[in-house]
Amino acid sequence: MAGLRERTRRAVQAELAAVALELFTARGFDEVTVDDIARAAGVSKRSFFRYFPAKEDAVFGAVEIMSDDIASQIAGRPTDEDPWESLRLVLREWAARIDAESQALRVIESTPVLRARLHQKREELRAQIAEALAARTGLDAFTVDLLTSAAATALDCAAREWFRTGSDRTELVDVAFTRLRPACATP
Amino acid sequence: MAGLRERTRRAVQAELAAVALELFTARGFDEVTVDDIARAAGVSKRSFFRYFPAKEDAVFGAVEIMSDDIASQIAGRPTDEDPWESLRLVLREWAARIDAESQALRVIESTPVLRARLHQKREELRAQIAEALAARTGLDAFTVDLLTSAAATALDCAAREWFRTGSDRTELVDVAFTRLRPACATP
DNA sequence: CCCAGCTGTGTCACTTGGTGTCATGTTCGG
DNA sequence: CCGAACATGACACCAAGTGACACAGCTGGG
Repeated sequence: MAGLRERTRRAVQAELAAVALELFTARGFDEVTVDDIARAAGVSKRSFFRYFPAKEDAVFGAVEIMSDDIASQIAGRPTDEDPWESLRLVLREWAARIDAESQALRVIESTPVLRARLHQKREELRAQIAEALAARTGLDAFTVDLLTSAAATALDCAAREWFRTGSDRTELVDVAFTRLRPACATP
Repeated sequence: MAGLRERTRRAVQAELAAVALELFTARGFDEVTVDDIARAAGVSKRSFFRYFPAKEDAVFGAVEIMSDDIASQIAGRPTDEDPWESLRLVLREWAARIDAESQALRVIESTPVLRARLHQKREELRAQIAEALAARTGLDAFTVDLLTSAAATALDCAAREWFRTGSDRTELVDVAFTRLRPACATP
């Protein structure tokens, strides 16, 4: 049955990802070879690439799953709510949850190519959110683009400030949203 | 003499970049091998890597040179000028100039890995600008981070809107800067 | 003038990420 | 219990880099 096979498939994938993450944190992304991961997990290099399209993808599993429902959360906000406020509420929640995934995040942050990949995935997510926001509010494409991009920027800046000062992360997100509120969000 | 050698070195590099760009636009980045470029330019694959650390770098030459002086331009703005306005003036100029480099940009836009790399380089540039802005205005690190990030976002949004609508590019940059002006830019 | 040394280049071998192919084992449905 | 999917491993292969080494050409000094 497909369902059962699907379950074991995810199990292997998770196992592989866990092994990979462990090796990456210990030695660094570039210092670990796909063969290393595969052997440590007891499979062949070829099989690794049957579960992940690329070495990089072994790191992004958890991050992606979290991203899935953000767009729907945006779509589910009350219709009369300020869009900028909707973004703030949903994304600060997300930022808090991402904190838990900090081990993967640390690996990503310390590896340029992974940082680039993360940004790419985040850009895709932003486009989804923009669409959801447009559907909910009836705003034009340019405006939702501006709003969601500004929100993503707020998260970035909060993350960097957290890195600089170590202050409370959720609070930093709030501050960043306040200080970055774009002119077009207050009509 | 170092000067002469430096000149020929740049010449070879430019030649290599030109050949590469031609092949990339004709066949696409992934469909061109380093061996192809090297052979087309009459050198060995090994020599290609003596001029560029990676295949990707053969595309970024012009973009990098343009980036060089932006930070100094920011630093050179009058001290009493609104920081957000400084950013707008310098970056709209840059956006106009980048238009000329459209062939390389087209290759970059149509290749995910190059897009990611461009973003990475732009992030480095943003950090430079942030530093220059901090030095000029005495603002704290968080604030200049917010301002420069918002400015970068404005450029992004303008570029995407240009892609959607085809309106005038410089004008779009102005509109994006106006609509995205962050709360913290107006004290 | 000639030799010593530096520099740029080509050649070759090697590592690693990633893919296609095939043969074999394993599992599931009838 | 048998045949058809399916998962896996083994192997060959390609392309991006990298390191080592040999060789040419220019350069300067004696």
